[in-house]
Amino acid sequence: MDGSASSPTGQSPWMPFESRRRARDEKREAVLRTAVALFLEQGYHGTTLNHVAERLNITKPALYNYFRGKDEILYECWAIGAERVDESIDEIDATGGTGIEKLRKLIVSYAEAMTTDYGKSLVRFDIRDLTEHNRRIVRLAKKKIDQAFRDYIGQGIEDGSIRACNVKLSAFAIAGSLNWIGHWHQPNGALEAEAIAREFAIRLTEGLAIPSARKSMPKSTTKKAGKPPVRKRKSTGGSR
Amino acid sequence: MDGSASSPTGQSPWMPFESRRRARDEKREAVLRTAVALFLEQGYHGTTLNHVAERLNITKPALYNYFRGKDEILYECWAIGAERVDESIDEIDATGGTGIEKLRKLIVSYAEAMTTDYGKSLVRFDIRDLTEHNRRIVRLAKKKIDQAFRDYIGQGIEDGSIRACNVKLSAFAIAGSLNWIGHWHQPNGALEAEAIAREFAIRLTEGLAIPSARKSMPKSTTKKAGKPPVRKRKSTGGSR
DNA sequence: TCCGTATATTACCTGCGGGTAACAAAAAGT
DNA sequence: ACTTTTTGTTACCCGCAGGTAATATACGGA
Repeated sequence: MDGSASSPTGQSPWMPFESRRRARDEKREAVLRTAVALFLEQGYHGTTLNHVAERLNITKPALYNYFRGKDEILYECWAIGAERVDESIDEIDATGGTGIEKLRKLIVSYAEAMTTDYGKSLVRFDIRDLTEHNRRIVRLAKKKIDQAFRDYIGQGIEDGSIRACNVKLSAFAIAGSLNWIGHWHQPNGALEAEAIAREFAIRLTEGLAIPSARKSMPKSTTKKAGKPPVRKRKSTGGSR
Repeated sequence: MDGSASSPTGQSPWMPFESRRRARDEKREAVLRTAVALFLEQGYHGTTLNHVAERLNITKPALYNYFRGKDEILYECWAIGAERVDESIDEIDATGGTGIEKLRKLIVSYAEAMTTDYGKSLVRFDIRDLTEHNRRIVRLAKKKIDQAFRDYIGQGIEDGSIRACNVKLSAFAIAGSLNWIGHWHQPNGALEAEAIAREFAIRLTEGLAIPSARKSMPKSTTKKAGKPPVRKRKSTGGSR
């Protein structure tokens, strides 16, 4: 319990009472980082804006310089997570490969996302706390992700890398396992993010895969997803 | 949109303004049924006690004849769901069978539970909305369920019905798929509860099972879980 | 040095919703 | 029929948290 003590509170760009000059975007992001962490810790409704502000060494009304309201903060947290997954999907779509290869790549990406704060917000936040407008965006994005799972499975069935199955239910089963990670994973836990992702990519597909008669599984599937130049987020498009 | 109309509002024992005489327990249950439905529809924080009362043709303070507060209602909803799963586990433990057989039974029971309102409350309600005391109970019960999954998998590995694997992660993967049902399932959807359960029992274990060399899968696994005499709930043990 | 803009602060408003007090009307007992 | 208990109702309280208004301070440029 410090509050007014001089401890450098983690990653806040607001130094207790002095040099404040950092760029606006950095502060925005700092707010989101703090907010998402608190929302996950204490729940959206258990977190007050005062609480968020306090952790940043500022006061509540200051937050309104960067966001229009609490629900917008929630939405933006969610959007960051969604965008990352979206990028993964785009990458996978861009590169070729059989259905099951793509599926495995998506599983790895998604699992890793679920071990990050923003990723967790995808599955732990309640869509009903958003504006109707943002709610629609969220639903759309979720549908797209779900569709990716189904597409890859369907494609795998066509190209012979996945055996016939109920595509919809299989997608649900896989997505469910992955989403659940966002509920049980804790940063300091025994399981490393990458290890989880690797294990799940195997476990969740071993029932679906058709042994390719040649080699059991291409090792290249697990290759580190080389991040491209860290594309900038498109500035708050349609939030409210 | 009716409010004062004469439509028999679902299952409320309180007729709009007349004959009220039913037994106390029935009313308690009616409150819980309504509450759990509303909590799932609109979220716990999006549901007010007035809203609950309104659906039952009564007023808010009347609810306090049956419950000490909103969080107790939440807890009791949760408890009903938990108790059902608990009973399933006890039944499975009582009957014999190999590890994988038990695991499949648990998957079927749990999946079916996830298609009911009370079952959904197990995974859709936020534990942080409870009293510290009830929170402890919930955590304990969840641990027991998780342990059942792990036990059956471990047992299966020992008796040779399941191949070696990471028990903890496998249990998480399976539980995750099942829990997810509680998020996407809707009563009027295309998927029938039993069909979902059957499909998941196969899909989630086909990667783990060791083909028994003889027959691919015992058909008896899917047998209808004959419900015993509908045991009475032990009256509100330690709620607050 | 002075002004304008950005960004923070203090003080306040307000509505919502959980919870309670006081009272009324049935049910049940005798 | 009278009283007691149970189970409703109406009317109210009040605390919290989101949001706003008015104001002060820092910064950047002429």
